[in-house]
Amino acid sequence: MTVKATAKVAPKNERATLSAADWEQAAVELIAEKGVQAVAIEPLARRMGITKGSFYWHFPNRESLLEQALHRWEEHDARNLSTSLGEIDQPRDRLISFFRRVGKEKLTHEVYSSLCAAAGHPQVEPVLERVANRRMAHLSAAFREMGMPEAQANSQGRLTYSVYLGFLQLQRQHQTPSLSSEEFDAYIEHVIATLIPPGPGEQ
Amino acid sequence: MTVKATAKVAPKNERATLSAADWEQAAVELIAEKGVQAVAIEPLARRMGITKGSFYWHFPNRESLLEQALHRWEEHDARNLSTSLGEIDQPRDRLISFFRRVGKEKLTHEVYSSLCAAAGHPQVEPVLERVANRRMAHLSAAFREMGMPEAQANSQGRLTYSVYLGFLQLQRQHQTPSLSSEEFDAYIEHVIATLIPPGPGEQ
DNA sequence: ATGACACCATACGCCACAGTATGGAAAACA
DNA sequence: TGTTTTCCATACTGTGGCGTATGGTGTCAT
Repeated sequence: MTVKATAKVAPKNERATLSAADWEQAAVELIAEKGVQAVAIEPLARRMGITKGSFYWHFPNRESLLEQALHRWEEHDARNLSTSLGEIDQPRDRLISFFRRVGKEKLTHEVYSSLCAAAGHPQVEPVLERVANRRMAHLSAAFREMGMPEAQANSQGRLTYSVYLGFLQLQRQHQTPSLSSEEFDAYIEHVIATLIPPGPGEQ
Repeated sequence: MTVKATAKVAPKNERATLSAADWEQAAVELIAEKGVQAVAIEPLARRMGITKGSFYWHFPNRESLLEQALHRWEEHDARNLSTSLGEIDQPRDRLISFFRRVGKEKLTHEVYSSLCAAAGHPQVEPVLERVANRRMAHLSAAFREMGMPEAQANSQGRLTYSVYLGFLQLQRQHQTPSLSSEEFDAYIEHVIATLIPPGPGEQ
């Protein structure tokens, strides 16, 4: 979020010069806004008020920028999964929190949504595969902890994640009730009631 | 599927010359294979063993081709919804058939999947919106017919369609068990059991 | 101060595709 | 048979992005 200075000199916080990390960060933001295919050197440079002379000093080519940017985002996302959700003890609360968090953490979800739209891209695909597997495994584990047999928990994890993916898709099409409206909340409640087994204290 | 002759002369079935419909059909197939962004005049012409001189005789520009191709596909899809699914009387069978049909009708699903990946494209978006609304309404209606109150049926329709969308996404990422394997069937069964209320003759 | 190095601007060549202009061949028509 | 119409090939311009080459400017160490 904040500007990362070039390390060597006194970090004056007024970036005298750009670093590779700045390009990667800008690329991630552009992915969130306009998708992977919009990550082009010259437009990105214009957007940053600079020329591509800078870019080709930091990176050999466009492919390399994408690689770095995607790697950076994937790490951030993996950390998120462990910290935000890993700390919740009750598996049921963990599952509920999974859906409730869709509204929050805007940037990460927007990036992921853009990546989904770019499945098939050779650099994106492996990232997508790893991320989806991590998250599905996380969900399946929670269902197992709630007492489901393994095979069923796996199917349920896949099913639950599919609901999330479908939601992202509908969001890309602007066909989702506005986040933080009562209709949205009602839908979330419905999803939770349908997919997450009731806890001990409920009917 | 078959070649549509140019109408005026005797339809010799050996297309002496190409029609606009041929270009639209080729565009649809290219969308299914490589996505919307791959629909470029010159590559498409090369693929058809012809030059773009032909294209610009039938169409004013690329935008127009996309418009026609998408319109053609959307009509086909709307017809499909009425005929294939509309004829089934029991709403429960209709819902089950919805999922079972994912394996069949390859081309249509591949096209739709590609369109989903191109949400945000100005020409694709309205198509996507109409198609999703039609299909979700279809699902919601079936749930209502099964006795659900309206609000719940709507949420359930949206939820069910999200599962379908999520499945398409996972398929794009090659993360779905191979269609027509026993693992796939088990998953489908799980989805049906979770989302579709049991019929009269079941526990 | 002076050289070295980090960072960026500018200008260039290349390629792919959009769209235009124009001519040509073959079929349809008169 | 001659003419018109239909359909396509070829050649051209224009645009936008990739990658390179090279020169310039500031900031460090010595």
